[in-house]
Amino acid sequence: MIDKLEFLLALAREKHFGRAADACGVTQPTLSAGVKQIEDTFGVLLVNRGSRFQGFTAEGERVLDWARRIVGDARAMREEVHALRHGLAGRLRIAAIPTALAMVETLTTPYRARHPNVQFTVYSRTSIEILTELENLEIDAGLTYLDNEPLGRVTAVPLYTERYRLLVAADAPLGDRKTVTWTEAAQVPLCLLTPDMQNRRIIEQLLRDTGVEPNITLESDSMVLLYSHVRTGRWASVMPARLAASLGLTESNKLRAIPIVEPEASHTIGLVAPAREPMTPLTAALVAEARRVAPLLAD
Amino acid sequence: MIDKLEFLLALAREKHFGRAADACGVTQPTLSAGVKQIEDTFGVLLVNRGSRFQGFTAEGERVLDWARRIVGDARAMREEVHALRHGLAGRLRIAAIPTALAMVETLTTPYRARHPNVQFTVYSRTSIEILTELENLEIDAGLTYLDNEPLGRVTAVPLYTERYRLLVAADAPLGDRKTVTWTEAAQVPLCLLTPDMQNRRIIEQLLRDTGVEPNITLESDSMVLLYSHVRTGRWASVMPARLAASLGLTESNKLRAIPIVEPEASHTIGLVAPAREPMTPLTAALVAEARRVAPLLAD
DNA sequence: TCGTTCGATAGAAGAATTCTATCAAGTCGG
DNA sequence: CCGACTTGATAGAATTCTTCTATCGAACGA
Repeated sequence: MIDKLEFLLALAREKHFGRAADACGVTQPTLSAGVKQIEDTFGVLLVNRGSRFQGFTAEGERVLDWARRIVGDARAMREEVHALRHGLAGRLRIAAIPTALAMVETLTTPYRARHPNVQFTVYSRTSIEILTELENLEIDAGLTYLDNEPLGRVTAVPLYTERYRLLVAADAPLGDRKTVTWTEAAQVPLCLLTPDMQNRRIIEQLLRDTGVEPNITLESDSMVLLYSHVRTGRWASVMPARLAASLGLTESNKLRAIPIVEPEASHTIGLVAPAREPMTPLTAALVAEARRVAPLLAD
Repeated sequence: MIDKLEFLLALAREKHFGRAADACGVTQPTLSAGVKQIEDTFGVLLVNRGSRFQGFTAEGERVLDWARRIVGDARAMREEVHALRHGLAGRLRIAAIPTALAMVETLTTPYRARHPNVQFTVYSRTSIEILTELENLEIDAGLTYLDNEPLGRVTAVPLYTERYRLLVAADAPLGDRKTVTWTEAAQVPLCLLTPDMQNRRIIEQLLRDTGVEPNITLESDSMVLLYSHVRTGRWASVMPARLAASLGLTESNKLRAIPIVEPEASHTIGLVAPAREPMTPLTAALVAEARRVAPLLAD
């Protein structure tokens, strides 16, 4: 029964019978039969089909909700029993928004010191993807904004405050300043993340609030690409203070990270995990680690 | 998988492989194999056996906890999908302490008016049994004391306050009084519930607090037996005011229900349901009904 | 209209579950 | 200490479920 519910979850994720079957490691007829069997036992159609997948029925959405819960609990049960025997072990799947990727280390390093048998998979994701993948049990926890856009049903642990810096070459315009205003920043050609990222939406809003149309010359969903441009000293960017610091971008003295004021905007970044209680032991340990680390990151 | 977890729950309930198998509608070897299979997939022994059932291991207790949750959710899922198609239907299993049995009607009558396809099974149980059976998914809700002994993880809806009356023949000693004290009540021969009932423990404590050794001449776990004795007019009892009223015990003028004072003790009775969120639709509707009815019962 | 994609269906092979029958160990009364 | 009884494990056969491969038919697009 539980494996059939996993079929449903895969189908919701992939929106395609064939791919969902692949994801579950079975053939397409097997997955079709599994879904059909759930429908038969409930006596209700769960999936709208018309020669192709057309979404779930109202009943299907409800079943999906329960399926997420039940499958999640079943996994948590396995994990907990395993932990009782062999200590914490397994793989923790974490997703972080690009600007928080460099901060994942502050959690994983002490976690691994405490639980050496745990392995990590870290994904770079938008804040919206983090929330849906959390819902769909595709990740165990996320690092994202806590205070900007609505979160939904999650456990949140605030970790640190994101403040913004203009990253610019020392010999470029504005490069010699102690602080710059958002109005000034809006007039420099910038390279930023793409608009599907919340960080971009936040920064763009702050720039627009000045009344000046910002000049966003280059955008990318990859931090590495932005770094490589900024490091040439010929591009400017806006990025969180902590990120610039933890990547050592300003150590060469070629680049400067100048506080942007008027207003001195800030947003809270934190760990999010499913609101389900109890959590899986691996996730619970990560939340505990976050609570432990948070005071050390406060400014 | 889920049906195997049901085997575990049955085993926890029956503490006997054969009886558990019966309860699940399978043969004993099938149940044994099912339990063994869970143990194999987890690689852990869950049940201590030595030619007979000897309880669960530590890991077994944890699995049991998850199993209750998962099986409960699976049932709730079925119920909810069914309700979406055919409206609320099914059987609601309610347990009540004996002194609250007569009040069950205040919930079931309006419930049935709203949802005519729901059927009821009502059990008479001690408050402790109510809590464990709630845990084990053997009942959906209970009516019991909320404020006397600890409850555990449940949703509680206060319904009414239980106050105590001396039920006595009008021409017997004390029969002509407006009120009596607990000290006086302790000196009359009483028939009460057996000591495994919380009501008995409450009343006995109140009687003992007077310093006089109470005279409990007859005890039974059956309210009907107590009624039949009290109705002869030759036995006295202590019972909740509301119970005496709703059974019409004093309508014949032969019996009187005299408030017992010094102190004027009271305890809260309410509906308890599993704390799980979301609840099954049938249970959720009962809780809603309780919240609706509670103000009408307040005094 | 033709090729492609998508999901359903048929039928066979394989795996699992469940049953009956029996066994071995422990328990209890005499 | 013996024999009957209880309890749970085991063996083996029958059955049911599951999963696979192969194929079909409908819808869609060029």
